[in-house]
Amino acid sequence: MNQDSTRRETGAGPATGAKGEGVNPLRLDLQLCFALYGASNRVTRLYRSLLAPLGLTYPQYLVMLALWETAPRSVGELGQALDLDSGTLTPLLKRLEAQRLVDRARDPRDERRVIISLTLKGAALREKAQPIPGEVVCRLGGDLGELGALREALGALQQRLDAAQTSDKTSGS
Amino acid sequence: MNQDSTRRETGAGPATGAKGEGVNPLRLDLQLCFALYGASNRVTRLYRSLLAPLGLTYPQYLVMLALWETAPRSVGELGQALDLDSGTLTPLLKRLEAQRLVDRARDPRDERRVIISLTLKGAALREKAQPIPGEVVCRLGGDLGELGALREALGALQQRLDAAQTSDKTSGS
DNA sequence: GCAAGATAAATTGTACACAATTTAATTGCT
DNA sequence: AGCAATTAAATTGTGTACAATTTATCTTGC
Repeated sequence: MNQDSTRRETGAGPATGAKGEGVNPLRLDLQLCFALYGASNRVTRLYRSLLAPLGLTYPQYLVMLALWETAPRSVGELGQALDLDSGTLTPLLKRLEAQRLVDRARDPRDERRVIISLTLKGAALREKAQPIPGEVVCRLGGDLGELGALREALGALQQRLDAAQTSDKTSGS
Repeated sequence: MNQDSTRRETGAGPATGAKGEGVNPLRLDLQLCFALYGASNRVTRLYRSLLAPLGLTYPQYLVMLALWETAPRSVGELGQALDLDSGTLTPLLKRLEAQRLVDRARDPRDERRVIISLTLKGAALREKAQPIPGEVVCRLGGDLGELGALREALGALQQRLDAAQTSDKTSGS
């Protein structure tokens, strides 16, 4: 009857099998990084509908948040704040400029640098963005303490991820 | 001397200012979702160097992990397992096929479906991937309990994100 | 049996991410 | 001053993500 025995449980026998509950680091990691990946994709998806009325994507919204806190800023400073490089930021900022939300101009003191500043329209958009964070927290539900704890844990993890990355480059064979 | 007073603290005064510690949901959310975004990007970056010897990207590695657990599977089943749609999976799977790690074939029972199966090479790659999760956990350091708790919290958050998303579509004005 | 609707992938178009390279400007060093 | 090394953005090329549409197949109601 089970003609569909073609579908194999491809190995993983000893790892998955008999009460592999305990603490199997191999599977644990998979799940942590995968959970991170999935949660991040979901966040982007959730914001998509909230940000559509503002004409922003989630990364664009993050850039605007950074600028609403401090502007003007150079591309490099923005990149440091958001952990993104110029390859990501340059085209993103050009799209914000095309929407007349920001201005891009060479720093007269150092022509290598490009200074990003808010236009009046960009500064004004802040009002329309105001209700969004509350809306997200509301939709997520749950108590704030839990969300705060999660944020803390993620911050600690980020530091470890950064360390893991640099030790990689430093100790080149 | 401070001629650079051009740089404004763009509003946010009361929010950022005097011991805004308490519990300001607006800023909290920003930081949680942003932390998620940053952590996910960092994970992808960390895996990049680890996976380069295998010729895989992180999403490709996730697909292979799913297949190493259960194969063959349809594109739709993979999408459900990884929370990705055919627009993302189809080109990714074609690249894996080009590397001769998987085979793609129409399901003879239902010609709409495409069945992804592992080639011998694809199944064999599992051995080379074996040490990777341990390496990641090792580099992250910290105790396993902490990482496990974080994974748990992320799982709960994902459910809330899914709920927030569906309630969005359901209750269209 | 067959047309209408439902499903599964593929395709199209837009927007990230990021490594690697290129271009332009500044710093250091002599 | 003059030139090598450094730095800041931009560019190039690859690979996701995902909404919206299209194509092909399947399922139903009649």
